[in-house]
Amino acid sequence: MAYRILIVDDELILTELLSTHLQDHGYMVSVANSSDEALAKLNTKPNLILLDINMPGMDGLELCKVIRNHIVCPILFLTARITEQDKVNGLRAGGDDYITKPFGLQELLARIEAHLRRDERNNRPPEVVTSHGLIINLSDRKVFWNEQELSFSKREFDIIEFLSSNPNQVFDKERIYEAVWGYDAEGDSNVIKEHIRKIRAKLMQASGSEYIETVWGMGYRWKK
Amino acid sequence: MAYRILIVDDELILTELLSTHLQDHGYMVSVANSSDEALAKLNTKPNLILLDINMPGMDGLELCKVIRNHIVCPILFLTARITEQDKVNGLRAGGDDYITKPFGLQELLARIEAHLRRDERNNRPPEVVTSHGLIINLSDRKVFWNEQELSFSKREFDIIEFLSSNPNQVFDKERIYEAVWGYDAEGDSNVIKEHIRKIRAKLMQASGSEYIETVWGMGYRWKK
DNA sequence: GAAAAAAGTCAAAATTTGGTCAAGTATTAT
DNA sequence: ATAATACTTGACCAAATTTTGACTTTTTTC
Repeated sequence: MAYRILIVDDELILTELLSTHLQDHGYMVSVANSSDEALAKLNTKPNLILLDINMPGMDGLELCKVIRNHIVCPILFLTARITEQDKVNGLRAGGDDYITKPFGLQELLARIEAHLRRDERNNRPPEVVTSHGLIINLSDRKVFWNEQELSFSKREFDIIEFLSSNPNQVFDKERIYEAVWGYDAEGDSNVIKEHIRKIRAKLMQASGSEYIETVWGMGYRWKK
Repeated sequence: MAYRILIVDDELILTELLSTHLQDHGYMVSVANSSDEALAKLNTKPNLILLDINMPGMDGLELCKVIRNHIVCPILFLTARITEQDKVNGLRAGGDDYITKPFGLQELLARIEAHLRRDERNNRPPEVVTSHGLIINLSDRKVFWNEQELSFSKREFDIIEFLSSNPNQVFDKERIYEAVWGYDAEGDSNVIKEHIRKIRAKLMQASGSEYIETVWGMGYRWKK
């Protein structure tokens, strides 16, 4: 089955060129010349996205974050310049790689293949969990609300990781304790209550919404 | 029925030792001293896998990913050192737990039991029970009448869960008490009556129909 | 039809649980 | 070593649930 690639760039000549080139190599290609168009074309469920950073209106970084709320697939940024800061911003936004313009088509193909191959292997849990505006990067152990990075301690993040990786499921305090502290650790339910409180306060302050729901008599659940 | 455990490690002495020890505790054990052997022995359909990370050829992490394509069961890594990065890698690869070498056999047994127990709990098949417009999601512990979510307390939901999972069967109050409160609990028939009343009121208000039928002198039955 | 048994109703008491706070202890960074 | 940060604990309060007991209604039995 052919892979689907979505190209997002406002330069018509470039998208046209890329499109034919990738089609020649067996990919199914969708083109979007604006961010809005890109969002509309997400329903093609691309296996990989090529994303220009500099675009009028919502730029590539913003768009990337929005996309991450919907689907998980490799996102490769196309960019004229690449500074350390760009890279950081891009990775935070949920991007996977950079290709500096002008780029060779061979290099582009190679990178695309590498990412698709890697993604193929991914039966692993997603490394980025998102809900609404919240981005939880499990491999970096970082949490973002839009631009802002929220800081959580180890235990706090462990709890967030556990709950958010199993959204909508209710876990009682013992189960959470077991998952975060270890199978045999002696648990005091107060500890969990307190950590949940801290987590909630931070999330609420930043986002203004509740992510952890209390199920009375049963435990807590991550709302998705 | 005895649980089946697959041990994968290239150290012959260790696998031999583990094997006899686990067998002594009632487990059926298969041993694989290489990744290839492990793959070949997946057809024994183990209930749990102990996996060494450091092995020649395909290492434990790679193997784990491959295994995950075939079967779902707890995978415990055996590893000499455990860093934060190891943990992340392991979890990504689909592992469930770590045991750091050298480890106590007691600890190993405890962890194995914990995982098997949890696996047991999570694998209850009929997740959603429906009758007419009513949807009872057992794993999320949520009840819906069409779009509308109905809220039930813990005991109420427990009773609904028990009755609706055994539709059309009549259970007397003692039997319900036993199922929901626990074996030995001292029962007062008033408690059940009262809970049934609350449940009925909520269901009736939302749906306009009776789901719990009284069988006079016998008990209650969930109408399907 | 009256008495007895079972089931239903209601409100109030008792209990459990969760949220919060403040202070103590442990761990980590400077 | 000191300061800062993270983690844990216990106490307290408020809220929600659970249980209780008295009372009413329905059903069965004689």
